[in-house]
Amino acid sequence: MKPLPTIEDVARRSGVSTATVSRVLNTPERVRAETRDKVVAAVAELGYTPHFGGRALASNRTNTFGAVIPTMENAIFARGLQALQEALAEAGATLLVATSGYDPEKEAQQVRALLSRGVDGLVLIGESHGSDVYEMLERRGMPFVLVWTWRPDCPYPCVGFDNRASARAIAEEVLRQGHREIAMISGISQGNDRAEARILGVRDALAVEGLELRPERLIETKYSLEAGRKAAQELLAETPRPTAILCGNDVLAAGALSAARAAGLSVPDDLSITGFDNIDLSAVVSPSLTTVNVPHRRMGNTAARMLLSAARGETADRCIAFRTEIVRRDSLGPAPAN
Amino acid sequence: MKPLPTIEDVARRSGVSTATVSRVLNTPERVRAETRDKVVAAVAELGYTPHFGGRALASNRTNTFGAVIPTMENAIFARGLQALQEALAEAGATLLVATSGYDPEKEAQQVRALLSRGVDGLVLIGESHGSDVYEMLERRGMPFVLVWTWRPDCPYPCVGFDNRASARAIAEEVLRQGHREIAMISGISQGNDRAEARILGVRDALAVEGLELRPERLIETKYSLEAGRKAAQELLAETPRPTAILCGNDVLAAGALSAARAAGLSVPDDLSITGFDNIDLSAVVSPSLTTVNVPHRRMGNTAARMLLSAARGETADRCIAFRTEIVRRDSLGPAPAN
DNA sequence: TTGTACGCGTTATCAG
DNA sequence: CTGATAACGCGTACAA
Repeated sequence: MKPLPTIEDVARRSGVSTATVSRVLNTPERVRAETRDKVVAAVAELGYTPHFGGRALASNRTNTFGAVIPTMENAIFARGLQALQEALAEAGATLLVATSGYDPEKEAQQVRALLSRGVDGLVLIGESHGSDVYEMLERRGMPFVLVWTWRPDCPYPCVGFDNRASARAIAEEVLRQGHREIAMISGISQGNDRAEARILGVRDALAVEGLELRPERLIETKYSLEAGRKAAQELLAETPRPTAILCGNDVLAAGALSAARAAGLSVPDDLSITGFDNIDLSAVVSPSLTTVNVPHRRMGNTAARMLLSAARGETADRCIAFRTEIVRRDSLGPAPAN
Repeated sequence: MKPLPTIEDVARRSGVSTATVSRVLNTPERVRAETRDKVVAAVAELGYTPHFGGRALASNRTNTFGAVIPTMENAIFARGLQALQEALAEAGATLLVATSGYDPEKEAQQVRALLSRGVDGLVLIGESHGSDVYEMLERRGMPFVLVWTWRPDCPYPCVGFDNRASARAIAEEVLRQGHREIAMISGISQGNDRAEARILGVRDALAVEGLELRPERLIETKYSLEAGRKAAQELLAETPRPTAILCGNDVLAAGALSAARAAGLSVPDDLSITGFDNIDLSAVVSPSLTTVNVPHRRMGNTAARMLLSAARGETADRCIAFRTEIVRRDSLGPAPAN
């Protein structure tokens, strides 16, 4: 394990002081061009890279941001995260991604880990987090932004969309098609405000028609294709059979689609299915999914901007809402005559 | 931005020296239980977390490992990465994930960034990396392991499977079904040894039958559903039309499936399609994909083990190959009688 | 078992 | 524009 070259090695080799090397690296404009060139050359020759720990210690900044997401195993957060990462990279910053597995305790642990790594700011998914998490963040004035969520009066900086209103919108669309026997497959709502809001949105829409989402018509399950398939299987076994299944996300909807196929039902003739999130998958399954498009990349970009400016000390604790829209494809049709 | 509590704060509050606090944190067994309790209490009360930079600086270890993957935007690496992360977490270590976007230059950059962060080891995908990357790693004796790849005589520690042999196996299966008009949709092989090996494997199988993969029958494209769809569309426009399309991964295959549907072709009656990787998606598209199962999670776990032991100084520079198997589902059928 | 004191690599302050 | 030098927070010989 050879020792890495240090700033001192560079200084020696270029015949200047370590202070000057540091300046060349951080504020090149404050160094005479001639000196700068010598240093740059030495850096290149030695393959020198500043030691991250040393830098963090001395400057108390890391130019690093953290994100804690529930899981990498489904594609839901991938696009937004990628955008976040790209936007940060463009500003020369790095993104550290950690996962919580939808477990609040593990999330707190990951937040703590990121803080001890000296991140300059944090992205969290959604609004429901342990009070210890909020406490940690506020106690030390750590910039953070909640993404994937937005609601009127959200007390924290957030960038997202109104999950409840969006779910309501797609439910209304389903009702407009004449469906009255409606079921829903949702993610586990406990500790997941997005899932919860989507359920509430569906209930809102049903209530207007004097309908309700009966307990046996609502299955909460983990977000996976297989779970979606199983849940739909259960729902389809009941009588009367639902004519439409609203899903809390596209992954669940794709699973439901496969259950419908297995049950010999035609979608959308016998059964309508809707998704949520508009991930790539939703366009390519058969039939293609009617779903809610959410602005993945814009959320990521905006979160990056907010974080960067907050880290610079510019206080811009705003909440930003993006609009969603319904993507009409083939999995939603009129309720069967019957 | 409140200052974080330091080890000194903890020491003061518990009436011991900083050295003792450090010992409580790192080698608790060397501290009297009574003293230990006082310190632990103080740590809890202050919400103290060791400063990462300081620790890295003093100990020259970070208990952190890095992985550079091409992209998070498709699900291919998600499962393996998750397993890697979990296995490392179990050992108290952290995983840093960076993406290269299939760009060698960006990859080198990310490796450099991870090194300067003081990672104790590195995971890279595949075998083809810039010589600068290998040089950096070897110059400083940094433990690393290549995953997702394996071949006889691989000169570096790796854990994966034989992409070429696996591709050959599924191609043989296709030939066994009587197909002779065979096309392939591959990822970009330039700088991607897995993609390249899979092409070679297919060629191997065809050669045995005296067939070859003609240039117009091989499309290399980026890994996305949309790209797969487009490529298949092109291939299907030619005459004679291929009766089987082998895809370099499941995402491409799912895209191809959707193109076939759009063209009014029945799979597998008119056209057979095969995938590679056996990601969740492959079981849920319609028809379900015949594909090659690769041991995502076992690769992740094993890579973690190798890295951890290498970081402990135990030199175990071995290559490990897992077996793959063909998953027979519905997208592959006999060649049409014609 | 515990405390003292030094060094890790970098940045920032202050002179020059 | 540049150089000395004092932090920064922690681990660890060494001494007690």
